[in-house]
Amino acid sequence: MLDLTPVSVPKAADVLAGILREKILDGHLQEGADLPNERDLGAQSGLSRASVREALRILEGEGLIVTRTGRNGGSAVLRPSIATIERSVGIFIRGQRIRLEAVFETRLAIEPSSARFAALHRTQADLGQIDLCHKRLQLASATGDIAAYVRANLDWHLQVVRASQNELLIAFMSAVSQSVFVATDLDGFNSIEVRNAVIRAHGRVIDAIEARDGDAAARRMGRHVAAYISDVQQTQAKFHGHRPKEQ
Amino acid sequence: MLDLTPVSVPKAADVLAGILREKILDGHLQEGADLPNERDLGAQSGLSRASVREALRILEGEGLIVTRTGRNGGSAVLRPSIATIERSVGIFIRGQRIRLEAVFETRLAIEPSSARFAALHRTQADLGQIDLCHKRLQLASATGDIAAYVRANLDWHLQVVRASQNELLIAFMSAVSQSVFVATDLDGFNSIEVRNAVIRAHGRVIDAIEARDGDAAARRMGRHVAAYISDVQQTQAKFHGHRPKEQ
DNA sequence: ATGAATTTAAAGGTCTGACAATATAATTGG
DNA sequence: CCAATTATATTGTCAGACCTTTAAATTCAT
Repeated sequence: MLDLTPVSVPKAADVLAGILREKILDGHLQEGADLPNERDLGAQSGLSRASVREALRILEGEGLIVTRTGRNGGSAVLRPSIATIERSVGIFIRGQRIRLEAVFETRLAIEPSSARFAALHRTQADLGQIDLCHKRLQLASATGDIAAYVRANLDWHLQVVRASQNELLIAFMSAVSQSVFVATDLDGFNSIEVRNAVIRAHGRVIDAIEARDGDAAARRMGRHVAAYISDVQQTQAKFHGHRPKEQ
Repeated sequence: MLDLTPVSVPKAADVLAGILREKILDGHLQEGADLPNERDLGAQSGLSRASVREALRILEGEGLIVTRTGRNGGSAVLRPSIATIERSVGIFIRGQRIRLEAVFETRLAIEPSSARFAALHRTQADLGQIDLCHKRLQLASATGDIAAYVRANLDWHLQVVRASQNELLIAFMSAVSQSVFVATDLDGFNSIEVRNAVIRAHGRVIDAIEARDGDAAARRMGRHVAAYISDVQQTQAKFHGHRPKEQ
């Protein structure tokens, strides 16, 4: 008896995609490098153009290549970007019906730490960007432009995480932000009192980041996000009856 | 003058994939539901089988369907799983050459908060699972089976996050763990002293989670992860000279 | 010469039709 | 009734053709 385990028969496109993926991730193919055209890839790999195209489509989905049409078109190597993570996390959140509360809890995990690292690692330019968002927020609040206010608010939080210089935290925060954006444009929320409180809290966080005081930045950001979440949930409860836990 | 912006010409497969994706994410297609076979999809959409297949391949890459061959084969709807996030995050980390330090910082953000939520939301079964990993860790440490020890260590951390009941935190932690696993099987690290300290720290976190003491759980997990990171970096410095910041 | 219009060519995008491989369902035979 | 066999539904793969898009090469008027 040979005692074989079931042999899996990978598809041609998967195999080719795997080979190319490794070449890209190992650095054998630099960013911007052009892959051979589809017909040549087929000839080199011994596969049909259809299979080659499937392989390229897989890599495109993984954010590892871009494909342009036309003369001098073809596929070029790309550095996988945050957008890939945003997409998969977005699909995960929608598909699994992740509770809004879980998203908030995740922000509560990410943002205070990010504020700490921002305080420790920030550059002067980061500080400028954060301040820019802060000023946009103040202006939008003063003029009562709620859409711009929500946008500026989100941008400020993202900018703080960017200042942490941690690409993974930035990616996670970006991915999570997409989902939060929709949920926080509630009527009744974002009253003038809430807006002023938010602006004051942001100011305190900015001070700590500027002073490179990591502990204070984390503490203040933690309080701010927690307060924000409890505000959102209270507003939701008011509008939807007593279901602060449901999405 | 018409003042047109450049019109984008989406590809047939992208359009079809988008339509099907929305049907799935909106819940019009329940999990497990079978899609029509490729020829029927082609007939219904007016596209060729090649284009239909590209669309299906896109959805498969997004973890939204599985496709099986053979009679009664075809594509069935799938709930997007953590695996999709793990893959995209893994590609991001490798492709962007994310510093190991950034990965550690991310754990430092996620794990204390997760321990807090674990303390607040854990079930009895969660506690049992965590304890199981703890016992595996002790056994592996006692017998000196470093590979099993590293595995049990990772599982313990994952299990704590699972007890938080927060699917997003679980997904992020799983994704990050994959990358950490490789890095922590260093020679010289995981000495008997380090192992005993780890076990003691885990015990203290378990006590806090069992007592539903969120603050203590977060604080102790934070200290543990920070100590762990500094240990890894010291070991790395010893082996690679003074480059505690490089991957 | 030079700059705009035109032509050409190179690449991906799409379609058609066929056949191979595979896994299940249906049939048959003991 | 169960096991072996056969049939069939479905995806996997291929080959070749044609369409579309884009940029390079050419032409032509100034």
